[in-house]
Amino acid sequence: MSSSAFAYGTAAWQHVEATLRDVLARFNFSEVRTPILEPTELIARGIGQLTDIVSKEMFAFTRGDTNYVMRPEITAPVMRAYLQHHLDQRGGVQKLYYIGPCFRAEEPQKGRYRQFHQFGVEVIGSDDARADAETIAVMMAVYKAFGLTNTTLRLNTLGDAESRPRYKAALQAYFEPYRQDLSETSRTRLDTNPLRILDTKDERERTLLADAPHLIDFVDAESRAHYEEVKQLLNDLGLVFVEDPFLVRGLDYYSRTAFELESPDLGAQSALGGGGRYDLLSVEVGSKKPVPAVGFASGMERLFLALEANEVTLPGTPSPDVFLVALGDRARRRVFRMAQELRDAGFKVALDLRGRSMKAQMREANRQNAPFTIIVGDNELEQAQAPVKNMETGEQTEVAFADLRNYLRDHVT
RNA sequence: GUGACCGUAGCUCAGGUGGUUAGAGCGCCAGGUUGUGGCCCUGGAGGUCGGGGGUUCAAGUCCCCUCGGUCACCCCA
Repeated sequence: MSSSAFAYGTAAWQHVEATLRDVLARFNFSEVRTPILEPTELIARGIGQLTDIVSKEMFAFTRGDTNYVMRPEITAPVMRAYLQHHLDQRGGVQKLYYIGPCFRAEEPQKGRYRQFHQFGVEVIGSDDARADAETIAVMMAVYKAFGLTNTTLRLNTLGDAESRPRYKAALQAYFEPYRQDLSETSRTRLDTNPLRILDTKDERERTLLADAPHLIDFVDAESRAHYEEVKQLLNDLGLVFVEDPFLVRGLDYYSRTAFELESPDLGAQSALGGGGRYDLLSVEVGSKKPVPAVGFASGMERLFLALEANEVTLPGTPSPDVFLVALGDRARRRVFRMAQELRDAGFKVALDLRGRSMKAQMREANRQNAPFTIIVGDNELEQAQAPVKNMETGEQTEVAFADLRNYLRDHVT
């Protein structure tokens, strides 16, 4: 099995993570790390039994009398951790973020992998519209930090716990006369989960959607007021969004605000990230009292795809400060020790480990983009000094072994 | 789970209708420069043609099975 994380290179990966952490820190989020294995029950209850993720995409196994899953997402685990470790007792709103692997047993394709990585935030303990707006703002800030601005932010409200059943009933009433025109999957969904028909890609079904009832018309007054406030706050921040009356999310725990960030550069899996408010999740996973919360989740691999498409340059393999070239067995022995001495002094030092020719060592130094080489052979051992070669200019300076660290300190940038 | 396409050197790929020693570019190694990289020239190493079975005088090429990959459906990060 290949790894998408591997494909982009560790240096690029670390750079992207560092940028992420920097943005998240500016919004005053702190990192949480939760286990990869979670009880199946938590995930199933949190995300919803009827969702695709739970019903067919989980890597799950049983050991003893416990059922485990490799986490397919990280919101439910974070909520579990919040409750289990009594984070509410810390007082105030908990602003948490995560970066880590997730697992879904799907057919892999572009932007969709069995093991993938999500980053995201959870703002737990506030039902204020500003929590929603800040969640969206930090998500947008992340992509802006990478220079990704050709994105579309879509926004909708799902209403409260009662709104959805009302809307569901209305949708069923609307589609029932067209039952014969629907695809087979849409027909079963009409009975089980009609909201899922809304994001169909089937052309015929999409034309039917044009006259379908809008969720917003079935949403309770309080949720509508909340939605208006979120939109106002986003406008205040100058964040551009489009309202999408058919935006529903695939996880059951969402209520009120729902949003998705799309990129044209990702292929069929066009969502960079998405999220929303999930005031109902805490009770679903065992809390006695409801804990209002809002968050988003994004795909690291999709971020990389977008960066690639927008030709954002990421750091490659790091270069050493100096490459030590050795000629002959005695020199090799001395140089091996010299490497240690220079490393102790804080320099990044590379050297040949295969006993190769000088030419090969020089070529290797060049390939590794070492700015300096130090060439050591029998003569140098006699004199206890060696030429330090500037690989860009080709100039060489004789430096006593004892002065090498000072010389490098003054010349390595 | 369904469908389409693809698996040939380390990498990217070429190899009409089966035909004898399977090629290129890049990379790698060496020499040209008896202790100096990048550019150039010359040479070299490196291949169970994804795997198994079959058809045939003969299979990288045709057939069957199988494994893997890519993309799409679906779903979502």
